[in-house]
Amino acid sequence: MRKKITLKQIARELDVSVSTVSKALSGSKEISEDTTQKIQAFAKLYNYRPNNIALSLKNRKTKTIGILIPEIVHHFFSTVIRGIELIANRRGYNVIVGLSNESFSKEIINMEMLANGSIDGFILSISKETLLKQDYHHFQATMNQGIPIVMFDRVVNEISCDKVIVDDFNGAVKAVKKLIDNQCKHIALITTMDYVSVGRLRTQGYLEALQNKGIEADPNLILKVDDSLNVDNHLEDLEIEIEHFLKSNPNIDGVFAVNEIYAVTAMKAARKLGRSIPDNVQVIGFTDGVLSKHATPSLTTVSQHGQKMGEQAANLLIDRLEALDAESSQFMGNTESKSDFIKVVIETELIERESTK
Amino acid sequence: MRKKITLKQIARELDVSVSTVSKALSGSKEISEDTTQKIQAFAKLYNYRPNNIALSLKNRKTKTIGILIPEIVHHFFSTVIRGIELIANRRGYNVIVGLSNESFSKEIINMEMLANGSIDGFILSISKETLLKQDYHHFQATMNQGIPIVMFDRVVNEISCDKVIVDDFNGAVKAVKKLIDNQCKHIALITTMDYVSVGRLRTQGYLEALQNKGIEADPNLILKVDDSLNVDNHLEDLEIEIEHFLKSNPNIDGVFAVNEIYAVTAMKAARKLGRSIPDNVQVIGFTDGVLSKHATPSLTTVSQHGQKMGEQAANLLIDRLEALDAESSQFMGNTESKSDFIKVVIETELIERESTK
DNA sequence: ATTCTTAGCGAAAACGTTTTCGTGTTGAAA
DNA sequence: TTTCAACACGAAAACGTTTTCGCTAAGAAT
Repeated sequence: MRKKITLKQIARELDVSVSTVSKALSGSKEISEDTTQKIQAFAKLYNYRPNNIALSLKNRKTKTIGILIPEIVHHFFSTVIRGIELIANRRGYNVIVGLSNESFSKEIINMEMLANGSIDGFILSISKETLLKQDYHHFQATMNQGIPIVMFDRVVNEISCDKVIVDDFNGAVKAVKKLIDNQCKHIALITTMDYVSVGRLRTQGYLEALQNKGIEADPNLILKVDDSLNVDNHLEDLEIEIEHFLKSNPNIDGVFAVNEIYAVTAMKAARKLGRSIPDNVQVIGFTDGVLSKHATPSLTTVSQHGQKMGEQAANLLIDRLEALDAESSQFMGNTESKSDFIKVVIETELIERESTK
Repeated sequence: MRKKITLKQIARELDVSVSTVSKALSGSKEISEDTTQKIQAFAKLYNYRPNNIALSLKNRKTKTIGILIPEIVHHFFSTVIRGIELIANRRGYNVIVGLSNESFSKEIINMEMLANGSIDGFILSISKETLLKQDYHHFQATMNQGIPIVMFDRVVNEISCDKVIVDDFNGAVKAVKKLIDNQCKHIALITTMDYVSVGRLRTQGYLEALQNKGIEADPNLILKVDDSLNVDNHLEDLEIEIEHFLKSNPNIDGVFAVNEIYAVTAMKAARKLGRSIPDNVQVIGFTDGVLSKHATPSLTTVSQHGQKMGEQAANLLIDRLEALDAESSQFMGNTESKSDFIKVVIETELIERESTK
């Protein structure tokens, strides 16, 4: 039950000063070889490790990144975290995560809780409620405090910061084009309400692909699901809604859904109505998660490369942190810190499986 | 671009001492009402918030919990994190997560990185490689430093600490009993290698249920999948292996699988062989995740209540942290800190869906 | 013999708090 | 007038580091 040892204790034990110990351990040549050896041996024996908190206070940087996401029980978000953690660890950072649970106020609380010195920068994806309210003052406020932010996936033009997004528009275009090329004549879209930008972009991509091929979009073939409710109770409603939608549009021979759940639910409903996949109806989803891989038939999806997004976001943030560092240790010349922000676009990939021909 | 303000700056600005500012902000009655008002107003104006790092250093506690898990892109683990985060936040703690990626060395690196003052305690689930090596010295070492640990799900008898586990054994018994009650005569088990304790316990539960009903276990009906390989490349192999298994045992009319993936893969293979579910073969899985809900047919599973596990683990840890706190601020009497450790067992629940009759 | 270097080390400040212990001023009690 | 308590505040220590600066003693150069 030996507690952690400190410099002061080593110093007392070896009858030298704290400064000497510190220098000896960092291998400063100010200290004689004898004492250095003695101190290093002692430190190793007692397994000395510098206290991180003390270092953070001294250096005014914590080497930890705050991740703020709406939900963690979600394949896409957890993949992003994995990417962030990978890079962060590799570059000597830790990650601390906060969940907004899609709530505006929890997002703010969490930000403020972490912005008081606990982290050096944020990587975040905006909650639905915040997007609805369009109130982004807390992001601006923390940036004004000198804390950099990198947004991913759910981003917003009103805030100037580094961003990593997936090319939702072109991903949707690719998917719908694929359906058209596969001879689908009546392609349905199952999407969310418009306030989540990614849903909107995917919808636009759907329209674009149709127009491109000279097909007129049929409003009846577009189903906008209201997912503002709790997803759990929502599941049966969803199934009923989609089934009804397919039933009232018997000519549908292709479905593009903006997420996995909608896609597999559509497959389920279609089969219930006696239509087989992919023979009668071909289906493509968005977000390549476990469901797509293991559904029967397995689902053709647009992969967002969540892990890559996380990696890019982490690199962007750490690059900026270290740039700020260098800047402040420079001659303090106005090194043009107005440096423009970077927007990384991750290309999507169409992963073909059994739900398309 | 106003950086965060400190006590010292407020003091200088208002021409009082740092101590006065601190006391005024905490509402000490040592300070006159006038100055208190003035200081509080100023602090509010400049949106003063005490620096967390400084507080951590002073109080020798960080109010953050370290979570160390093998993998985050995993429904069960992310549910647990959600539970931990919920309680932690409610009780004023943050969570910092590290991923071992099932690797022994990464587990150690991560522990050491966080144990140097960054966190007050750990909540963790042991990596597969560590379980294989049976080398647990790093857990003992950090506990010896006075850092409490709560283990969940993958725990180990060799280490004395608080634990939260799911009742794998009885969960398996329930599942297999259900199959027997549903008239299955030849129940197969698809499981993992034995070194992961949860797999072993579920296997034991399977055997127990059979024996209980007077059915002799048939070794041919037990498939042990070697999942030490990478899961991704593994997927096709898995499918082939299970299909072959089912084909060579045509009498199988019930399947109990120790996880979702094995279960849905079994369903897929069974259907490929022309057997229908649940009419010819009934299937039950373990771990109630997205797959179970959205598979077709939806899967009857044993739910582990991951979120509840997380909540319990967090409460256990924080209780212990605050007990230690009280203890050290006591009259230092030997308050019997050898207090025995708590093991919480979460009961499983059988969620019946379409894959059983 | 005197001055200059240099090696080897310690003192102290700083990071931002909280808290204990003074200390000076005031008004009232003696 | 003297003494004392209460009031309002400041100084300083402490948490664990790193780093700058200064100091002493020994040897080298003059």
